[in-house]
Amino acid sequence: MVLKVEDVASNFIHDIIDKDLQEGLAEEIHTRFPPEPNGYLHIGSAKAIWINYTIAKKYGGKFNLRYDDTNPVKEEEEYVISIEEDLMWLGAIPSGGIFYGSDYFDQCYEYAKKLIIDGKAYVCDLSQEQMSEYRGTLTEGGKESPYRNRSVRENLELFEKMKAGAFAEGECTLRAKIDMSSSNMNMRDPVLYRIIYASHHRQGDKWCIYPMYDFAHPIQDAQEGITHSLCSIEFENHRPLYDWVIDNIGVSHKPHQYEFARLNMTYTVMSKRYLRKLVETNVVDGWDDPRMPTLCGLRRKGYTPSAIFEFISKSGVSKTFSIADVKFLEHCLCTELNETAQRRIAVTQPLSVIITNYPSNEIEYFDISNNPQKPEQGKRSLPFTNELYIEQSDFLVEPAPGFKRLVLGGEVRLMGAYILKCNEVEYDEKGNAAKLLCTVDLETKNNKPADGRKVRGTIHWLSAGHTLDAQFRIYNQLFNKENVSSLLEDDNFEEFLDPDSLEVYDNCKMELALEHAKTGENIQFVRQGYYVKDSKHDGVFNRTAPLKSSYRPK
RNA sequence: UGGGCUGUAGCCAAGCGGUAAGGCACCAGACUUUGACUCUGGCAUUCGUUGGUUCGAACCCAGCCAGCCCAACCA
Repeated sequence: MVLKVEDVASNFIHDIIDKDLQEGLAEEIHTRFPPEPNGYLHIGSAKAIWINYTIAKKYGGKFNLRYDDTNPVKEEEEYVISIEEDLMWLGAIPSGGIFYGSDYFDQCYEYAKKLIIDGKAYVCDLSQEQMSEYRGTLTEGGKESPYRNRSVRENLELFEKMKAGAFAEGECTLRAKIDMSSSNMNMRDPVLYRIIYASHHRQGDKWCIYPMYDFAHPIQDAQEGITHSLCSIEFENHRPLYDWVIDNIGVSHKPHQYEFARLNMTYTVMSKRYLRKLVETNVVDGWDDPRMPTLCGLRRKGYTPSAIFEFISKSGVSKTFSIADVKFLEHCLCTELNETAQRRIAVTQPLSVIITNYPSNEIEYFDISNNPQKPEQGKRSLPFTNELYIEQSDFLVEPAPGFKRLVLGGEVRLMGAYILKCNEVEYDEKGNAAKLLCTVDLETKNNKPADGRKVRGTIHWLSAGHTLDAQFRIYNQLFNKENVSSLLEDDNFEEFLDPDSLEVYDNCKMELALEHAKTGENIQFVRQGYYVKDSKHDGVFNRTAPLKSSYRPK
């Protein structure tokens, strides 16, 4: 079980439910996650999933997955499949079942007819432009449609014809008769049904009229016995319409809508529309690019469901607009992986070391802990020879103040092995250190020096003859602007794209044990970060997160 | 400019009339064969603001200010 419901802190929605339970307004709690299959799920979706799932779990109720598929031109089967995959990966099993909003099209249609009969809905012939004019503005009420007072009989006939395909797209709509002077734009005779000649991914060509979200959603909730219909805050203005539909279609079970603030993260775009654009313009490698905030992207990057939920849980649920720090997500991940990830050694940018006082034909093995804090995770043996690789960044000819690693004439601990001293440097034609000639203090094999001298640095190493080649991919934020969610209206968020969001290192060396690395298995490359084997390309390892470092070179 | 919602530290966020939880970040130290982890200490005399009510206000009232959402036949 990935979700630890016991640990879930209460929030304002829990308070509402407690009260409803106490006052007998609800008996069994029933929630739902209603994604539109028009894109891949992202970490913001995970927040909605988490809220709904944990509520059902906490109150012993049920949790539905329901595809909100009322607009055939935007929705695709591919997304339906991915949504279920992601939900299963998260471990948020829909205990109440999996449903499709489109399965209620017949009921929606019947309810629409009931509204017409009750004189609460009418067929309107206004064009889109006209309707917009008639709607009025934020500060002025609208005008009533000239078609508002058609007879029930005429409306019924017209609606029937709409359904039968007698009209072209846009020729007419079915509208609720509410209040054109309402200060809430949503109540100014909202459209209930529109004509769309498009095949539906489940209904095929059965329909050419499709219900709008505002009409379909409360019906779906009522059908499924949802008690608390939770959505994000931009739907707050829609609640009066939600209630209007519930009150006027005549259902005994009356679900209620509550709103919470959606998840925003620093340096991250969350809108599906923009994520799709990133995919379509090839800024990223697909929906599952590890830089994407999509669940499949996070998965490919090495994130775990538990870390994602930990982050969401600890971030809290409120109605306040907020932007969570991606660093906090990373912190939740690292806290978990520090416990679970086995340690391995890899050298990202190799620098050759020849140990001049170690026999060239000798090989010995050092047992290295798989996790020093978790001895139960065991050890593995690493071969040691006179030719090693160390990290280029672990050697400096002209060390900055505070540099604790290897310098010419200095000593450093080879992790789990000897103390190494650098005696001579060979340079390449560009003047960079290419090879170090070193000696090893054979007395310090896993021991402190007998003379008590202090060697402060510890570096990782690999025997040059015993490595695997790999490519490391290091992912940084896609955007270099902290608050990208605020400029969603500009179409040109491209100018904030960080050109260095992907760093590729070829020629990386890893210890032999990585031959058996599995996709999804988190490992820590010691002193560097957490990595996973890429699920798409062989020999590629993705950095999930770097290790923190208090070293600040001047 | 109409309506709705929101304002507690750099970032999240508890708090629900009795005197500002917690986490992240940050700073200072300890420990360290991962500059990781861990540990210790520091970090809001004040809750957007101004008044009012009260023995007592972040909590109640009024005004003001700021931010977000709404004028798709999208969700």
